[in-house]
Amino acid sequence: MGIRERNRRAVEQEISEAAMRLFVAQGFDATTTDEIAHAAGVSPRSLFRYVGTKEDIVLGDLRDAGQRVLAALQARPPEEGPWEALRAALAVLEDNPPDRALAITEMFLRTPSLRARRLEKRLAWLDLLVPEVTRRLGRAPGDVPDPAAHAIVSAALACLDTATEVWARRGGTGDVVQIFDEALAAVRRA
Amino acid sequence: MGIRERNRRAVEQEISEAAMRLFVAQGFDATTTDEIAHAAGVSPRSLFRYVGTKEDIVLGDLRDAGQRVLAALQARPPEEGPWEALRAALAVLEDNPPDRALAITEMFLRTPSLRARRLEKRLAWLDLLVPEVTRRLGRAPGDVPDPAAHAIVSAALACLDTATEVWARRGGTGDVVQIFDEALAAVRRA
DNA sequence: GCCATCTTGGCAGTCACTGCCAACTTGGCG
DNA sequence: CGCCAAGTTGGCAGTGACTGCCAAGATGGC
Repeated sequence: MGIRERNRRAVEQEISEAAMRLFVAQGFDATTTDEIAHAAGVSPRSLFRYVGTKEDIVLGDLRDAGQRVLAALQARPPEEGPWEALRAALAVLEDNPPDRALAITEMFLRTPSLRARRLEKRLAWLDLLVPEVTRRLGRAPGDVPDPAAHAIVSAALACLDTATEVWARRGGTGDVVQIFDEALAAVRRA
Repeated sequence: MGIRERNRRAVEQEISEAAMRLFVAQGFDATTTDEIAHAAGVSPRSLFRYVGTKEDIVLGDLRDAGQRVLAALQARPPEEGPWEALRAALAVLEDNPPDRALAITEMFLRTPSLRARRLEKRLAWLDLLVPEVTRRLGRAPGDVPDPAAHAIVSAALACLDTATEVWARRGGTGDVVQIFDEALAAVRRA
């Protein structure tokens, strides 16, 4: 990794931290990109050479997270059922609850534009995960997604959302994975 | 209904139709709000007295739709299980496939900002429907949503999304409700 | 017919973002 | 070491979705 790449990472880090500080302090909508740029020590113009959108500053790692989930899913034993595999794959996300996880999740729930973008990034996971689940169901992959596989992945993600929201609304007490399991159980039993 | 209200409805109608014509013709992002205003015969400033956001022109009736679903859900017999009740309630949405349903759905799928907003409006349905399902599950309503009820409603909505997307990706052939049932069956069986 | 009450349209402003360009760094190469 | 190609930066101007404000016009009840 050259010095250039190293510098890029450092600036990205700086932007992310400065932005998060401002977001938590004054709220997402009340923080302008100019403020963030200034606080991070770059010009407003350069800020957008590092981040695609204001929302991406918060949601940036969600794309990587999708890849992590896919990798975890592919690593599950092939004979495992789709639900068990998805449950295990999605649980890897909740391994790393940073200090500010609650504050950030609450910001997600409170800020409509963030909620929307977050959902949209989640949607991209579908395209990632559906092929693998289609394979596990023993169905043929195709141009149009398999309805069963698509539904199962969507429902599993919905359960994860449920778990995250309930966890945050409970003030961050309790275990996300446990609520996730509860949600999965409710869907599969009811 | 006074003449004022009547006029308001007429202008709303005009805006909606003009906008849809432009959206279908040139795409959502390529159409400016000034164009829409001009085509609808109002000033750019007044356009935003009728619609909240550009996306709302397309998604405007989604809020009412949520209320329709809730009403349909409440009308289901109380002894019916949550899944059956939700299935029936959500099916009312697909009764009215307008001519341009396919074009509009494809526009949804193609336009990120629309997808995001649509998902967000869907999210609002959750708050609407969860209390009713909580009641059906025989659980106590509370400040924090019941995880089971929340998960079931989320999953049912996810199935509806699956059905809509698969239907559109198949070129609008086939029956949305049938795909919806297929999705529900996959989730509950797998 | 008149006045209080909308409603409208234009103007100016904000904010997220983008293309363009000129100045500046940088890293490799002779 | 010095120079050149290539990447990076910051400012400027512009676009597009909105918003507050205000003055002018339409409206509807009395």
